[in-house]
Parts: sequence; C-alpha cells; structure tokens
Amino acid sequence: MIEDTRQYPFNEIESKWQEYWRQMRLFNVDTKEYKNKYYCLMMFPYPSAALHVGHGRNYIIGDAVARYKMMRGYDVLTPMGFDAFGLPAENAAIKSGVHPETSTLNNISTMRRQFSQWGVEYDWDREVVSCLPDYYKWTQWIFLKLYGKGLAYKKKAFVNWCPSCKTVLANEQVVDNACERCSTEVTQKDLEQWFFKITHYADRLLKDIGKLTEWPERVKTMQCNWIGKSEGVEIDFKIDGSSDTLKCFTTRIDTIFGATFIALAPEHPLVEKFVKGSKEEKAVAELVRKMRDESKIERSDANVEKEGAFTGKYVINPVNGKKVPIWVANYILMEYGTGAIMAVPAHDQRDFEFAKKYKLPIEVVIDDPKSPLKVEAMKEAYMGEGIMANSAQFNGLDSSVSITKIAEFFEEKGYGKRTTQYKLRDWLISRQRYWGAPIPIIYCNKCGVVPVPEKDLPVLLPKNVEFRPTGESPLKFSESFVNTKCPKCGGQATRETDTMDTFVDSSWYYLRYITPKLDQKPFDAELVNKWLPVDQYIGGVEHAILHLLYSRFITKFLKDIGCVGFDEPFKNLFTQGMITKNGIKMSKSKGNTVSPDDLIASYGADTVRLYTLFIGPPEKDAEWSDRGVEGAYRFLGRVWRLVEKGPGSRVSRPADIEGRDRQGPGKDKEDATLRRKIHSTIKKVTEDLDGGFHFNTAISAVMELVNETYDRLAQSTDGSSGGGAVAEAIETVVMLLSPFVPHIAEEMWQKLGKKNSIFRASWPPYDEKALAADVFTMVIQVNGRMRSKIDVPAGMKDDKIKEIALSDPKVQPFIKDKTVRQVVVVPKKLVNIVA
RNA sequence: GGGUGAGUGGUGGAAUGGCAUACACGACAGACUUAAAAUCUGUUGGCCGCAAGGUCUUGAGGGUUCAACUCCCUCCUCACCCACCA
Repeated sequence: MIEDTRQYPFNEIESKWQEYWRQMRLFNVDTKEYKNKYYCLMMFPYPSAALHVGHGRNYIIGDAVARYKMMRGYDVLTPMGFDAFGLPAENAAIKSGVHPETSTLNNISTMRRQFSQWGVEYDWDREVVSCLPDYYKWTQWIFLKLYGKGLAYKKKAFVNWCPSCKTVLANEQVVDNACERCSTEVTQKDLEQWFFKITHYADRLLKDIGKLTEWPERVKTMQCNWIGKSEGVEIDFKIDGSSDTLKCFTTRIDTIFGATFIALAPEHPLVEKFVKGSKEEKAVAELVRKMRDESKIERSDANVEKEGAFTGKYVINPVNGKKVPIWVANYILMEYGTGAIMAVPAHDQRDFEFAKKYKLPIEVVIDDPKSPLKVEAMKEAYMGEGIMANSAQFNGLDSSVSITKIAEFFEEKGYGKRTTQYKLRDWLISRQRYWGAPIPIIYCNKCGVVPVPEKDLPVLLPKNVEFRPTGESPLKFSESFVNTKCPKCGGQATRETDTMDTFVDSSWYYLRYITPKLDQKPFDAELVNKWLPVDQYIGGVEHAILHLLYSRFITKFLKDIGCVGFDEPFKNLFTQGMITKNGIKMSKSKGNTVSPDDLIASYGADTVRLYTLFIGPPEKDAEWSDRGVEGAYRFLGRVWRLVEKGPGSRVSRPADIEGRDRQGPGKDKEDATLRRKIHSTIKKVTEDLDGGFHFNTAISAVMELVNETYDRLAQSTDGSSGGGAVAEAIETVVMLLSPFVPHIAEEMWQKLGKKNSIFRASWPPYDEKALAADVFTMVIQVNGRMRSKIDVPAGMKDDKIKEIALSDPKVQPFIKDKTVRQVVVVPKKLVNIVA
C-alpha cells in the first residue's frame, strides 16, 4: 500500500545521502582553519527514551539554518551532545534496577539514530556527554573555581522532605502536598546545602540584557522580571524598650507615616527572641510551626488566607515617634528583602486584608486626587500616586516627589539608607541524589571543609551502588566513596555526598564543544575566544529563564577569572514554540505523541522536515496534523516530477545555462514573467531566512514558484518543455528548498547534472534587473473600497494615472454624482479617490 | 494578582498602514481508469442575486487616517511563564 502511493524513492535516496554527507565530512569543522565562522548551537537534550515530532522541531530548524549558512559561505560549526545527568534515569533505576548510566547511554544511541534518520547532521567528533567523567571533571573544576572566589558557599535551606522515605523530594515529586512514591504528607526540613552566589552578578546580569540586541524581547523581559530589581529604603526601626533595631525594606517610603504595624516572616530570627517567656509565646510558636510545615508549593499560593499573631513587641516610627506593634504574618517571605516589612494597610492590598482581619488601624497618607479617601468607606487599598496627607512637613507634596524627599530625609537623619533589592536568589545547586556530578568537597574533623585539589579531579561517581526503593541517594551508603583521606592533613575524612544540579552541567557545555577532547583544561581559551559568542542559539522558550541566566552567570564568572574574553555567551537567540496535539503540549505523559519513525517510513524524512517547517511561524506554538504531512509529501512529488520532465534534466540539459540565460531578460514575455517570479522568490526566501527564520512563508513562496512553473509548461504552445527560464526556475526551486529537504534536493541536484554536493554550491543571488517590471497593476479605490484595477506602464506620471483612474468605467458610477475632493496615488500600488 | 503573547474562512495560517483570506489542508465537482489509488483541472468566507454585480466580514465597542487585521483607548476570551516581591 505504501509502495503504491510512493511518489519518489525516498528510502534509497535518504540513506544514500546521509552516508554521503558523513563520508564527505560535510558537518565536520576544523576550529583552527576557517574563514567565516558561524557557530550554530541547538540546546542539547536530556536523553529520553524516544524523540517525538515535537522535539524534532528544534533540531530541524537548527539543521536548516546550518545548511543555509553553509550555502552562504560560512564555516558552520554545529555540534551536539547530551545533558545526561538527571532525576528520570535515577527514578527508572530505582524502579527497574537498570543502572542510570546504562539506560542513559542506550537512550543516547537511540537519539543519535533518530537525528540521522531525520537528516539532522552534526559534527559528532565533538559530542559531549555530561555524565561522563571527562566532562564532569570540568564541571567540578568550575565548582572549585567558584569556591575559590567565595562564590560557592553552604547555608541552611528548606527542602521538601518525605518523613517515611527519609528523602528529599523535588517539587515535581510532590503531588497534592504528598510524596508521589508513598503518599506520606510532605514536611519542610532545613538542610545545609551548597549555593552559587549568582546574586553577586545580579546587577550585571540585568544591565547586560541591554547588550542582547538579537534576543527575543519576551525572553529579555522574563529575565528582567526574574532578576526583579527594585530600589527603595532600608529602615532601621528602634525596638521599643531595647537597644536592638529591626531592618525593614520598602519601595514605598512615601507611605512611612501610614505604617500601622510591622510584619515579620515566620522564619525571621527575631521572632523567637521577641516572644521568649512572654504570654504571646505559645500562640506565636504554634503559628510559626504551622506556617513552616506548609510546603513551598502551598505557601506560594496567593489565595491562602492571611494569618498572623502579635509578638507583644513594638518599634518606634522614627518620623513621628509612634509605637508600632510587631506581628508575625504568613505572607512575608524570609527570602526577599529583610524578611520584615512596615505594613501600610491604606496603600497595600495585602496589608489592608491583614489589617481588616486583625482589626488593626488603617491610616490614609496619600490621597486620591480624583476622589478623597475615607478610611471607613475603603474596600481596598489605594495603591496609586497622589497627594501626601497626614505626613507632617511632606503634606501637600506629590507622592512621586516625596518618595525621593523622604529617602533623602532618612539618610540625613540616619534613620535608614537607600538600597537596591533583587528578587533573584542565590542558586541552590545541592541535590541529594546519585545521578549527578559529585560536589568536590571533603570534610575533615581537623581541617574542616576542604576542597578537592584540582589534580585529584574528577571525583568519580562510584558505579557499583545499590538503588533503594525509598529513593535515598546510594552515595551515602557507598563506603568506598564516602571515606577518604583529607588532602591537607592526610587524616581520616568524608566526602560530600550531594551532587550538583544538572543546570550546572548545561551552563558551560557550549565552551567544551570547541575543544572536546582536551584533558588538561576545560577548553582552549584562544580558540574559544575566536568561536564564541555563539552566533545562533536555538531552543525551547521554556529555558528562557533558568538555563539562559545560569549560562550568562557562568560566562561572566569565567570572564572575571580570565578564562574567556567575552561576557555574554549567546549573540542571537531563537526560541521556538512547542508542537501541540489535540490542543495540548505533545508529551509522553499526556499520551499524545507522534513518532517520527513511522512517518519517516511512510513518507520519508524530507516530508516530515518540510511539514514541520511549514506548520506555522516557528516561534509560535503549532498544532500537529497528520493530514498536513500528506500535503508536504504531495508537494515534494510535484517538485520531483518537475525535475524529471522539465528541461535540463539528464541529457537534455544545456551545460552552460547560467552563462547563457541569466544574462538578460528572457526571450519572450512569458520568460520575463517567470524570471520575475524566480527572482522575487529568491529575494523572498532569502529575506525570510535572514530576517527571523520565517520558514513557513519561505516554503509557500517556493510553492508558488513551482505552481507558476507548471503553468508556464502547460502554456508552452510548441509542446516543448519550455525554455531557459523554466530550467532556471527548476534549478532555483531545488536550491531554495535544499536547507529544508536536503536529501531530495541532493538527488535532484545530481539529476540536473551537478557533480558536487548542493551544500557546496552557493546560495543563489537575485537579479534586480529581472525583478523590474515594465507594467504595474494598480488598484483603484473610491473612498477606500476597491472598485477597479488598471495596468500602468512604469514611469507614468501621477497626473496621468489620476486621469485614467477617474475616467475608468467601473469607477464612474461611484463618483459621478459627487465632487472629487482628493486623489491619493501610492506609486506602483493604488489610487484612492475621495469623493 | 503580576508579566508576556495571542484572537483572521470548516482547519493550519498569510498580509504589520495600501486589493483581507496568499500558501497548504479539508470539502465538492470533473478528467484519466473496468475500478480504486496516484495524478491533473475547476469551485470553495457569509448574505442577496439566474447573472453582472452588490453588500457584510479579521474577538466586542470607540478613536486617529484619504486608507486600519495592522496604530491609539476601553472591554472580553484564551495560552504560557511567574506568583503574597513589601
């Protein structure tokens, strides 16, 4: 059945050319010898069991870009590798007993095969696999460098904890606040964990977004919001009856006169001190315990009822000497600011809700200029700007002005200082897992925390370990791993058993590709400085924040320690949309995946590639349709037959077609028309590819050219297969399609009598002369509505055009009873008569 | 709640101030065929009309303009990301 519907022998063609490209080393680059470098990078994948067509979009786009750039004369570097550490393989090991390394390496070979079947080629000599020691050795090296600069440190942090499995859970392992494995309720536990001090780079990460001119706006906006810079004042409140002070951060210092209470995060260190031995102690302690047990997921729900308790203490408001009560409240986060706020219920909605619930006073200090505020009538906080009220010497000022005035006043009086806060928090890199790069740290009873010396890297993951059904990390129980000698004193010591977040692995892999085999250094700085920044990075928008921010951070760090000479790793970024099926994201867990293997068997890889690129704008989500695949297949058959029956194929093709036929306008009118179409198509496709990868419209333009070429063949009166213009059209079609459908393009290229690979040919230029038309069709509108069309010779004067338009028989009925007030002529496009 | 993006035929989509619905899918009709598949040709936004043609139509409403899918304002809906950020 499949045999019957075949339009061209894609099976033989595709494997033949895939082999040919490998033989000729089309995708292999010598990083030392090059003229115009172009580093085309696709985000390296996690090795999952099987790729579906949704994954394919990323690689097909990247492959098309790489092939196009080759034809534009670049030395294109397109490497590929695998982000091979991670939780899924470890979970599978716990379930099935198969070692993560075995399943991961198996998946990798499956994926390599799938890439190849798609015709997606890479410089495989440069493959990096993050779970292999020759790679993670250098991930550990980066850790040591950060540690050496004080940018890797340990502190306590809360984790999701399953008391029954005695294990840490990732957010995704928590289902309805319970452990996914045993359904025990998840609690919070604080553990000593490793962090990278990314906040040290917050300001530069934010400022340098300005340098990323070729990144999508929406990714930049997301990073901006994630870093979340806000400027404000840190106030030192004197605690009543004590010499201690309490620091609060606010962005709204203009509302300081309306502060009616202070709210602390439950974890705030002063909470315990305040209530110790007081009558409030029991109530507060109980509430704090309750809040702490709420998982991070629960606590981050905005709809959670506000709760709090009075601590019995007060601070003094420096601006008016008033006593302000200190409360503990669940809506305050320890991680942001100082973990304490001055609450101004009149002008902050959360404070307003809290004040209403606990009957705390509400004082208006900024009046709405449109309708004066009355406390009793307020249903919600007034958050806008306005006129200062009840604010002593600042009364009557604009709140936007007083925000600076009061800040200056605070600094003058020593009540506080202006500071900048970021939402960005330090990067928690510790994972209580097996399948990751071990953190190269040793604990010695005598010497304390000792970093593993560089010469002892890598700290190898022990292979012979037992995976327990509870999910506990097997590293803890591997005595040969844990027990070691202190590198400083030689005494008995133990190793850190936490491994690193896989985002650490992926934050520097793009540097390793340049010199993947190097074993004395992570990379060769000289070559890296030549090839980086990456000219084009392509990947899913889901990585818009974390991966891209971490990579930017690591790059800046490496620049600071003199390892690289640039501070942004990715010059151009393209984020493609996801492929949906039945309206939702294609994924194995949703059961709506489409396997490329079956489609390639029925239609060939070129069809799958063409459809994937034609499906819609690549930066947007798109719905997969099996019917659409057939359409792409039919189109390729149409092109194939055009090459077979058109002039120039095999024997009939004149050898010197370029020289003879590309010199001037065609022999007759039809040829000139077709040549105009050929060259406008080249222009359109080139601009679509250069200006943002608009594959969908590029392909539709080629479809139009194919349709017009068929029309031209059908029109030829002498029964021949057309002249030089048709041959030129066919050759152009093959070239313009080649980045998208490389196998069939190579085959047709050969049929056209060409010797070398089409990817060694240069991309066709367009001929401005061929584009020039001597007659234009102009639209005539009356009051903006199309009424007629006229053919106008190039160079006709506007006045003459107006005259023709006004006397046009189809236009006459619409203007004859009216006065023509204005005639607008848009050159070569339209005439609009206003009557 | 905040941020970002989107809303156009039966469907995927095109047009980013200048002919709305390119290109493709689907559907319908025809040619070829004993028949089917494949292929080729034609029709295909709604309404009125035998037709010529007219008229309405880009989520809703308003505005700017000779001209608005496109720019501005108000509102509605959906998707994604973040979410008590002081």
